[in-house]
Amino acid sequence: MQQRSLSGDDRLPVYQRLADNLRSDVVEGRLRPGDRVPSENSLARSYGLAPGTVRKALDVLVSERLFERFHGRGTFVRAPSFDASLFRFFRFQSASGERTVPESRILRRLVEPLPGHVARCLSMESGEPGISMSRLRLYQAEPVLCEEIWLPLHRFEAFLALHSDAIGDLLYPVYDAACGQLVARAEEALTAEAASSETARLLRIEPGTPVIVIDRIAKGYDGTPLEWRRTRGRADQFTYQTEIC
Amino acid sequence: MQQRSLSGDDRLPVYQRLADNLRSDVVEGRLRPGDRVPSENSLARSYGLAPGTVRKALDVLVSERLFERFHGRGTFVRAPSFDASLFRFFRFQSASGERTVPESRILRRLVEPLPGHVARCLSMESGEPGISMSRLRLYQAEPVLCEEIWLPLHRFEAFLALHSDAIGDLLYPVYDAACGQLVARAEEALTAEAASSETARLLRIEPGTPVIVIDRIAKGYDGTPLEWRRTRGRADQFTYQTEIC
DNA sequence: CTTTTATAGTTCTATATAGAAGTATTGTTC
DNA sequence: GAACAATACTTCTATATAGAACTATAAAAG
Repeated sequence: MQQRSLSGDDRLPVYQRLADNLRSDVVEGRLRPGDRVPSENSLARSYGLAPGTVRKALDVLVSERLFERFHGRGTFVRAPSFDASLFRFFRFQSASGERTVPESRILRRLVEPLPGHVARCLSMESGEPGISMSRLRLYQAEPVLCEEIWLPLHRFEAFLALHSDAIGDLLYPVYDAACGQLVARAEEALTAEAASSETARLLRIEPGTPVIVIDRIAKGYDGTPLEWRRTRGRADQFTYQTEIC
Repeated sequence: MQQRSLSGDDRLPVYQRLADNLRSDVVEGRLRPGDRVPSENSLARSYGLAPGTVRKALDVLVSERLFERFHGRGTFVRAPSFDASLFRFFRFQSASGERTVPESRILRRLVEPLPGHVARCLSMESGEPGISMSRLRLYQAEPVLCEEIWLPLHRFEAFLALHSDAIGDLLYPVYDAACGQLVARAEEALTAEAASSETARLLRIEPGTPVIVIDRIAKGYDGTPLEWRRTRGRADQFTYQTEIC
């Protein structure tokens, strides 16, 4: 067990500096989702700190939802899991009521210059090359969501080469496996609009019907924007629930 | 300083039981929003506990957003403040850009039997008497939101007697002052629909235009549903932003 | 009266220690 | 091999203590 020292501004509290150190272990890939974090006692020994101080640092990271603790088992880097989150808010009630796995179908995948509003969200310049995709998501063979997706080409070249069959219903695991791009969190903005003729055709509804529009920017652990995505679905099947106080 | 003992299931950890005790102090009105909570040291003395244990109990309540701590000043019962929350999500950009206080105008206030779907949300029976209100919210003299509001009559009789001038732009402070009803938190459900002719007239938009619909059930500290509210606003001025991970 | 200083209160940080409670593995017994 | 027991590890709870950092009030100085 090697003696380690804390980096960072030494005017900050020790537990904060330790939390920062462990956070950068994740950001810089020394700790990956699913990995086990060294135990509280071993961290205390290797940094020369009291166990209570180490525990407080872990408290910070647990409350950030970066780590996850299990009594008696250990502390682990949490794997973010929000790809299915949309389906929590759109209720696709089947007649029988059983739940089936939502299917994804990529309609289009090609290289195009990034439009201005997408480029801005991805911290890139308008016109730089990007991967443009259209995707349809189906629930029990019914189209329920349609998506436009943009990726920065320079990070996702390997994604272009993939055969369609190699791309499953969830994209983020593919981003990781094929391109080494880990999505850590995302910012979403929700609004509604009248369905365009294009959207109406895809979702099989009347043009002008209200649709929910969700813009998402997915980011890596270091905050780099990785993917821009716009999802549209029928408003009459959507409710977003939240508690405020 | 009197010696107090913890109530509740003694198989639970001490800090949890203390947190439960303090929480019921709020629920049962012995501590009100804005009140100062006894200091950590005095709680430790009066319950005969170690300071660290007391602090851990307060940590629980702070993370529940029930308490608020201020370094050097004390710990206080947090006053929930979500009445202005809607205006964070609807952007009413003025030409000049300055912010003015949104105005409220009550169009209608009378006693009516509760409709079924409202009664269910208020834990009451369909047909029981309620106070029904229509309210219009204006931003710089422009109508931007329209609301239907239902209150259980038996809790809000004093509200009926109020003169219109005595009701300000925010309702919850009035509920507290006139009826002794404290709103602690609320559940909201968001969706979108096409504007009805009635809604269109109030918001001065075309019928069929997408509008955002937000249903809110406001609850007291003990969980009793106090108010049902449905708010509608133009979808093209609405964005709800959130971070997921 | 205004400014400065002291003081007493508050939360916050950090240490040290001990044992309870839960989990997984290893060894033992049948 | 299957069931049980011992073990070594993990997080979790609780205590005790000391001082830092911050805030508000009271006292003193100008």
